[in-house]
Amino acid sequence: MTSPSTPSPTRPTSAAGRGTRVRGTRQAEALGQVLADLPGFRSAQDIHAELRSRGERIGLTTVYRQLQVLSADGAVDTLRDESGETLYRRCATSAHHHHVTCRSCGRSVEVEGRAIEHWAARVAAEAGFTDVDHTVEIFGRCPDCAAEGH
Amino acid sequence: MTSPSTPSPTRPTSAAGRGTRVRGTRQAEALGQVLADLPGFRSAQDIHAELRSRGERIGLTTVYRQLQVLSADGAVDTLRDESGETLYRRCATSAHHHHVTCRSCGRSVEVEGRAIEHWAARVAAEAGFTDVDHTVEIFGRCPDCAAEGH
DNA sequence: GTCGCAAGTGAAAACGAATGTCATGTTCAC
DNA sequence: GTGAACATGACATTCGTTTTCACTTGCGAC
Repeated sequence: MTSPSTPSPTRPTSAAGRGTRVRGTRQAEALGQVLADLPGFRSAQDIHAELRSRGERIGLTTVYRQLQVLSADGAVDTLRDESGETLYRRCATSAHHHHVTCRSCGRSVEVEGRAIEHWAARVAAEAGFTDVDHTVEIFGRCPDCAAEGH
Repeated sequence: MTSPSTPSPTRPTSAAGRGTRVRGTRQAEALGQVLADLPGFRSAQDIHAELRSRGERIGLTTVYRQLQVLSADGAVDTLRDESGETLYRRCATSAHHHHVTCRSCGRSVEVEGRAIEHWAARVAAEAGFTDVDHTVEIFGRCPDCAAEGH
């Protein structure tokens, strides 16, 4: 939100020493920066628009591709909103967790529900299912959006 | 595709005084029949293909439209698979529940998790979110598909 | 510094699910 | 039986996402 301090973030000094596969390109760097700045889940097209509005010259294809790589790498979380669009967010932890997401501004809160994991594993096992995975997403209206009547 | 008990609920002779908009058309009848026969979640296109393979003359548009109406009516449940496609299934109960779904054959088991509802409501409230909704889906491999190596 | 090449990029085209359009067909009330 | 409202479906359109492929760029070798 209030991020007026944007001096020169696109400085590929040497901070790219993460587990990311991405090579040190200006686009990848800028994308990482935007992901770090945005507080909630955003669509690829949103992120692309944000990059463009910051003056970055980057193609939509690259945004999709990078997000795909980052997602496979576990560096960003993905979820699908009600309309089927895929939303992305860099999460603080790479451990398994879920989100409470605002359906109007995309802001999200990470929640950890050990109970849910157990429940999911149990009911799947009871049904005889193996190789089990689950998705749990909670959508709602965040306090700010509720206050503004969104 | 074992369809042992196939009652005839889709007989909107005069029982159409419900909230259902579906008029007694041949297509709606056939669609209801297919939904009753299919054991798991299937895509609209699957259902359309199944109808066609049964010799029904029905358009894809109609399938989508009917499924939409049935879904809004609570007569079928919907979920999105990993690829983003929407899947449909007629469920036994119209009460709120979740599913364990086989990711290769679409077969599903209904599970009721009161604990999940409470958990979702609680974590959302703790985050200050209102107007809360949630999705919980469990994907896995059903015993049959596991046995066949799918 | 410059050369070379693989990896990255991106505009445009392709793709696919889903929805809109509208002329035609069908059902139900009368 | 008749008519009008509603359902149908072939086709067009929308929209998010992926693929294609020619071009650019980072980076190690020289």
